[in-house]
Amino acid sequence: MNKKDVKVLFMGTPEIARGCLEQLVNDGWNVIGAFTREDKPVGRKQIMTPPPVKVCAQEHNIPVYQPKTLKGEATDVIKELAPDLIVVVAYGRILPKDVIDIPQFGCLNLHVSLLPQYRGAAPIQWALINGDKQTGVTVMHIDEGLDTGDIIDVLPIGIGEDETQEELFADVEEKGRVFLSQVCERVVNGTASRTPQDHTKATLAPPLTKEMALFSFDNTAEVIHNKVRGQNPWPSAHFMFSDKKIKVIRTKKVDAKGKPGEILSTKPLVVACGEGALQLVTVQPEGSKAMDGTAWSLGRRFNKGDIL
RNA sequence: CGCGGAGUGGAGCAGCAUGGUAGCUCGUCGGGCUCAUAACCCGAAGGUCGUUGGUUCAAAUCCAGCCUCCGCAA
Repeated sequence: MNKKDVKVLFMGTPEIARGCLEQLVNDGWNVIGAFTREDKPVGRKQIMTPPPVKVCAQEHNIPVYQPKTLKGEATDVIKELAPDLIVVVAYGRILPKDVIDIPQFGCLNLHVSLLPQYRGAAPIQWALINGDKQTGVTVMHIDEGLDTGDIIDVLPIGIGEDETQEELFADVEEKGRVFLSQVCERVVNGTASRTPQDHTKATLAPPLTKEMALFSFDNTAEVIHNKVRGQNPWPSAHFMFSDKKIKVIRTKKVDAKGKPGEILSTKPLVVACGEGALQLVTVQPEGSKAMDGTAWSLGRRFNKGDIL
């Protein structure tokens, strides 16, 4: 069956899903509709903002559906669309069995981890926080569980020492979108295999919370460094200084030691941790823009030996 | 009108309650020193103090409006 004859229904919400949708369209798949989450108010002004997938779909004149739930009425809509294949990327909703059973080629899902590791909402973030050297994307058949379906294929992706959530996401999107389209092709051709997950090895990657973003210099440099890059740009690792929240955007591990929180150098700004030390490369004090760590230290008139 | 912080040479800040000489650290440029350094010494350039109006002999500073940036909340 030719790609352009396969009716594909796409479901996804954030940036990485937008990339995948664009890839499918560019590769010539017949994308007949895009399901995405509702517009939501964003920012100080609470401006209603459409998810990236909606914007992309509209650019390509693909009908957009934003139901609150896939149950009931929405299921009927999908039945009427009669897709041959449903592709889900970070949609943010569980598909009911009635929907999973509709397309002849099934429902595929791109998940940004090497399943069965990091099932759930924030796999990339957790891989970084745990200091993993490798992550990847998995394309699998959706079942009724949370990222528990049979695996079709995986693509490992390396993680750089100082890579941040934002950078890794970009890299994964770039590689994953192409991979996804290729795997879809194999599924349609009937050349794809499917392997059940080893559920005993499953781990969970729950959503990050703001509470966990606060850190103290008592932790090791390694732990803090991984938190910083895994939580950038959200929820943003930070510490408190004179009642102000200081977000730490970027750090670099430095070979030095001192009392936790002690400033070992002001230019550049190097702070001792529970073990090792970190250069605060970029910070953002509450109320200010992100700035060079050294600039912050100059403005605050820190001295060597001060404790943060 | 959700709460709050902030706009001062290229960067980060101080100065503002008690109006009257544009300050600090860094960077830049020139020169010097050193085996060497995100080091040190000497010198220089660079600012309509976000914007508009008001008060005043005099406004970065007091008053009013506007613009922009940011943290929180959602």
